[in-house]
Amino acid sequence: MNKKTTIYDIAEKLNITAATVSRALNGNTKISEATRKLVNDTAKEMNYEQNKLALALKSGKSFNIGVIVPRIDSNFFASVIRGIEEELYPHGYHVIICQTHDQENLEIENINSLLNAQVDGILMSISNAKLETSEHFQKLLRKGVPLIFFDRKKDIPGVSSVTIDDFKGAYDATKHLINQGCKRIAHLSNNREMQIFKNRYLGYKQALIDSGIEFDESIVIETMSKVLEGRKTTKLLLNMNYPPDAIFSSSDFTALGAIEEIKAHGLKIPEDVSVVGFSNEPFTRFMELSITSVDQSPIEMGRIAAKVFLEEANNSKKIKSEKRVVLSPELIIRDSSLKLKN
Amino acid sequence: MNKKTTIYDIAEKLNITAATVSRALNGNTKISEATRKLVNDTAKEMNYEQNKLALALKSGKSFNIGVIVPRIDSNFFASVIRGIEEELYPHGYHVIICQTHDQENLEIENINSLLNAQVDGILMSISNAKLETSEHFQKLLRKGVPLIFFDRKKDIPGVSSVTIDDFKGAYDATKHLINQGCKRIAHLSNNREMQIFKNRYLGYKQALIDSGIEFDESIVIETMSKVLEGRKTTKLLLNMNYPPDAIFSSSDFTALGAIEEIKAHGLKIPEDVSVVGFSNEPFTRFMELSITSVDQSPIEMGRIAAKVFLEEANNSKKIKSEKRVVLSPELIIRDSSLKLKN
DNA sequence: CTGTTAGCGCGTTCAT
DNA sequence: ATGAACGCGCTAACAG
Repeated sequence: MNKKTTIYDIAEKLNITAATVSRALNGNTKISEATRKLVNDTAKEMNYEQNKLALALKSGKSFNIGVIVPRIDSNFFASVIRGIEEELYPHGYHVIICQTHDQENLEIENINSLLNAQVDGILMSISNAKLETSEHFQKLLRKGVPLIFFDRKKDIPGVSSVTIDDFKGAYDATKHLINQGCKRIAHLSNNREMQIFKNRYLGYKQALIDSGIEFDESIVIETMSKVLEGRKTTKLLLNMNYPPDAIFSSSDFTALGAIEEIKAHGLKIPEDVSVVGFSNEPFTRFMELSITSVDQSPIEMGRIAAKVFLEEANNSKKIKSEKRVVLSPELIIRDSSLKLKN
Repeated sequence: MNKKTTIYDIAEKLNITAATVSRALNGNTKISEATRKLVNDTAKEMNYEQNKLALALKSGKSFNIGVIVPRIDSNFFASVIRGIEEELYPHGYHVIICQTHDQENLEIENINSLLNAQVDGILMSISNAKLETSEHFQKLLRKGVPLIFFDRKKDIPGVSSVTIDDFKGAYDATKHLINQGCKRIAHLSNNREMQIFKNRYLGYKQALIDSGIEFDESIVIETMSKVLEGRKTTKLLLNMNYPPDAIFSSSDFTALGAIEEIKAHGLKIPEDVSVVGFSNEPFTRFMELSITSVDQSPIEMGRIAAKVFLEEANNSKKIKSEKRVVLSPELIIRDSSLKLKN
């Protein structure tokens, strides 16, 4: 375990000063070509490598950014992170991952922890919008650390965000069902204190209204994003006096549960009941009865969030202008809703 | 954007020395209760937070560890990372993510980059075992930076690893097919320069031999882990003069392709052809015709890899003992191979 | 118990 | 073009 060589080591060997070595290595102009070459050569020879930690302490930039997500083992978040990493790596940044498991206290803890680690910015998807305290976010703003929300955001002045147009995604999905001839479309919703679920709900509602279809609150049911929960809720719907002929789900997992339950009731998909999910999880494509879903282009979302961060980081802190990027979702039509083959 | 307060700020305010502040904050015993309380109170009051960067430079420990994977948006790797993060977070470590996209040069680059960032250890899954140069790994050893392989490893003296028993996983899967009455079992293999695929191949082979079934190299075909590739290879197999009545695939994706192709040929699963995959990807469970697969317990793998790292990190660098943990895989039997209902 | 000094490795004045 | 000195924020060694 040999000690790492520092600029002092190579300075000593060359009987010059560490400052000169530093200058030579960093391409400072005021240096003779001779010593530059000499320094570079011996640096290579001695396997010198810059200690970014010292640089970070000196410059105040760690070239680390923190990414906080509810959990990483979901295709959506993993893909966003992939996009972030790919965009940031060429710029010399490293990505630190934190998970909140939807626990607010962990979210706060993670932010503080990342702050102590002197990250240059934080990109995150909020775990829960219920709580009023945005104190931990304000803290970031005060410290001048760029904060960027993706997907699950909160409206805070001065904070940029990258989301998809959930309203449009839901609107398009519902319109599609209507165009396929569906007359009574149920909605498996989710905690509408989160903007994404609220907007999906509103998009669904508006599509109905625009098409002159009665909006019936009784067939809008909050359902946790789990297959089994989807089954349960669907069972309720199918046992109603006036059951739906289509289900628009705010989650692919509940959509899958819905499909299972519909089949269990001996009904046909899409003929008797059509189903549309949300997120375009990989499995929706793989199913024998493939599932129509709304794609959120997560990798792209990550890339853009990263770009927004880079802009803010290089903005030499002029005006704290916030940027709100809204990506357009794409409806991927598959078997579970395609009644009319053109 | 207020400057961060340092121990000097609070020392100045209290007319004491920064060293004393440091001691008070760190629970050093040789300090009066009075000043301790005073320091702690004013620290809180001034919103003091320790700069881990300075600590890292001083101590040589950054409390960051690097995780290198081919890509993060695969359920397996994402789950391993989840396990790592969850295990390490309570110990104060942060996890830095790097992707190689199976490019060897990126693998080397990532290691160097992480090294410059002074990570305390590297946990990784190798991208490609072809190349002979393990120079970048030796470098880590020389520097005394713990290196731990998970899943895709390389045998290097002094390097610990956490893997599953791929041989057993394949052996059990093949035995299961034999027990179901299958007589001619094909194998969708993959690049066998990687230990995991080599061992799966060997386990498959051994199970055949142990059961007195002829091993036929012509129905072992290397296939990239893609659905479409699985279809192509399966087409070849089904068009043979003596086609297989079962397929053991080293990947769930090729298994899925196989299933699609078998159905396209008008054959029934599992009656005509049984299929077993590997990895227990989420979709294998969700399919209407669920797919039998071998579970690798990725979260557990990540947790254990993290624990091995912690041991090495705290081992006060005595003997460079390597640890090779081999987890037992679990065969999850589902529709695609269950002919005999008990 | 507390202050003084020094150093982790680097870049950056200010001189020369 | 180069050297000397300093500071980033913190802890540890040595005094007292």
